[in-house]
Amino acid sequence: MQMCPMSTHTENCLLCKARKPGWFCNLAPQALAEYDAMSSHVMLPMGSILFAEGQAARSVSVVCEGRIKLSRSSQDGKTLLVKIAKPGDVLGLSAALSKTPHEVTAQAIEHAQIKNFQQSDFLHFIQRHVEGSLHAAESLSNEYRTALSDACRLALSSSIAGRVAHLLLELAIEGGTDQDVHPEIHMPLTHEDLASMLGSSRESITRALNNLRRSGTISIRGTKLTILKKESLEMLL
Amino acid sequence: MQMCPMSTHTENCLLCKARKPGWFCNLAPQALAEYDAMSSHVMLPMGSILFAEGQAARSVSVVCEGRIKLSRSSQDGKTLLVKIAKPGDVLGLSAALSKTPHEVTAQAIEHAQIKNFQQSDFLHFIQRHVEGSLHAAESLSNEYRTALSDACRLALSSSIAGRVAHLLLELAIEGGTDQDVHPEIHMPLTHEDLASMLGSSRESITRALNNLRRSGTISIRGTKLTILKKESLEMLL
DNA sequence: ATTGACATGTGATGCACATCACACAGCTGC
DNA sequence: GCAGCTGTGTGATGTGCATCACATGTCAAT
Repeated sequence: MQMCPMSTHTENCLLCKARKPGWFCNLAPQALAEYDAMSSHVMLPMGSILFAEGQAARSVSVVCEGRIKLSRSSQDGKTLLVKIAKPGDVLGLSAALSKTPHEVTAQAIEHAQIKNFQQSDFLHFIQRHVEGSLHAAESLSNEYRTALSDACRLALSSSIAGRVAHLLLELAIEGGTDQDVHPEIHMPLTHEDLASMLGSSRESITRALNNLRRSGTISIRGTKLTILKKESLEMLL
Repeated sequence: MQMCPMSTHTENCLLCKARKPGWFCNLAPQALAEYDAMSSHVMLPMGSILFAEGQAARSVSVVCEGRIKLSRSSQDGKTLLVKIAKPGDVLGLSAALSKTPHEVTAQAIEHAQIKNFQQSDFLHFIQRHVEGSLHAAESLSNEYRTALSDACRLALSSSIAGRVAHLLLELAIEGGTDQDVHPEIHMPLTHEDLASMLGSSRESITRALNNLRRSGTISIRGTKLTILKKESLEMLL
C-alpha cells in the first residue's frame, strides 16, 4: 500500500486506499495532475446502474469506494456474474479501447464513489502517456486472465462440486492470505450470486456448500468462509 | 489490407498480409525499425509446442503464417480450446504484462512461422513507444472480450444446441461476411475441436450439428459451413 | 486393393443437476 | 407483536447429456 505522491490529492480521493496502487498513484506528477484535472467525482447510490450491456460507451471510470457488480444476461433471464469490482478497478476500459458498446452491465451494490472520465479524454490521455497505456494494458491483462479462468471453470469441471472448489481456491488466492494453512475468504455473496458465477442453480450451490461443510472441508460463519482442508478441494479438481 | 510502410520489410515478413494491420505496420518508421531489429524469425513445424501452460514466460510472439492452437487442460485430461491463433495474433502478451507463467498451451497445428521477441525486449519496447503499448492494450481488450463471450456461452446457454448456435453466429461475425444473407464460415475444425470449445462431448456436437442440418438451418460441405436460417439459430438463444 | 488412422454417425444406459415446491430462518420496519 | 422480504435448507421428479460401445466413412500411405 503506497501513498499517493501528491499529498493534496491523497486527501481528496479515496482511490489512494485502493488495492492496485499501480493504477494512477504511480504516474509522474505532471501526468497525474493532467489525469486528475480531467476527471470528475461521481456518487452512485446503491442499486444505480453506471452503464448497461449494449449501451454505447461514453466514459471510463475508476472505482474509489464501494462494490460494483458487473454482469451479463441472456434473453431468457439468466445472468452471469462476471465480477464484483472493488476500489482501484477500472470500468469501461475494454469498451473504450475496442470502441465497442459495453459488454457488461455495471450496477452499484453498495453506495459507491467513482472517478469518471469522458471516453475521448481518457483515450487521448493514454495516447500521450505511456504509463497510462501500460496500466491499461496490465489491467486488461488481468481481466483477460480471470475471464479465461472463468471459462475454464465452466468448461472443464463437469461437476458442480468441482466448480465450487475451483472458485473457492481462486478466491482464496485472490484474497491475499495465500500460503496460509487455513485461508479465510470474506464472501459477501449469496448462494444466488455464486450460482450465477458458476452457471448453476441456487439450490445446487446450497447443497454443494453444505456437503463441503459436513465433510469438514470448509466452515462458514457469516460472510467468513474458512478452508479447512485445501487438499480436499484440490481433489475435486 | 494496408501495405507495410517499409518496402524492404514487406518482402521479409509475411506479417504484412495479416488481418490485423494495426499491430505493427502502423508503427512510425523509427519505432518500426527498432521493433524489427529486436525480433527473430522462427519456423514452427506442425505439432510443435511454442509454450506450455504453467511455463515461465520468456518471449512474446507474433504469428506470421499458419495457425496456432491455444488450449488449457485440467488434471483429468479434459481440454478447453481457447482460440485458434491466426497471422497477426500476438501470443504470450498477457503473461508478459502480468509477469506470470503462461496461462495456455500454444501448439502449431500447421507448419507455422512467427516473429519472436525476448520478453524483456518486448516490455522495454512498449515502455518506450506509446503506439506499442496501445496496440498491446487493444489486443488484450479483444482477447478479454472473446474470453468473456466464451464464459457467457458456457454459463448462459444451458443446452448444447444453444451453445453451438451461439458459437456459429460468433464465427460468422468474426468471419467478416457479416450482414451477408447466408454467412459462410470456413471451419477447419473437427467435432472434437468444437466439443472442447463448448465444454461438451464429441457425440453431442455431432448430433447437434446434424439436427441443424436436417432442419435446414445450416449446410455443410467440407470445411465450408453455411448458415441458411440465421433466425433459427438466434431462436436457440 | 489393403491397412491403418482418424473423423463422423447413432443406439442404449444411467446419473447429475435444473426445476418445482414448500418450509424455515433472519432481519427490517412498523 | 406482525407482516414482508430475502436468504437458505431439502425433498421429489424429469431430462439432457456424458459415457460406453460399435458401425461407417474418408483419406493417405504402401
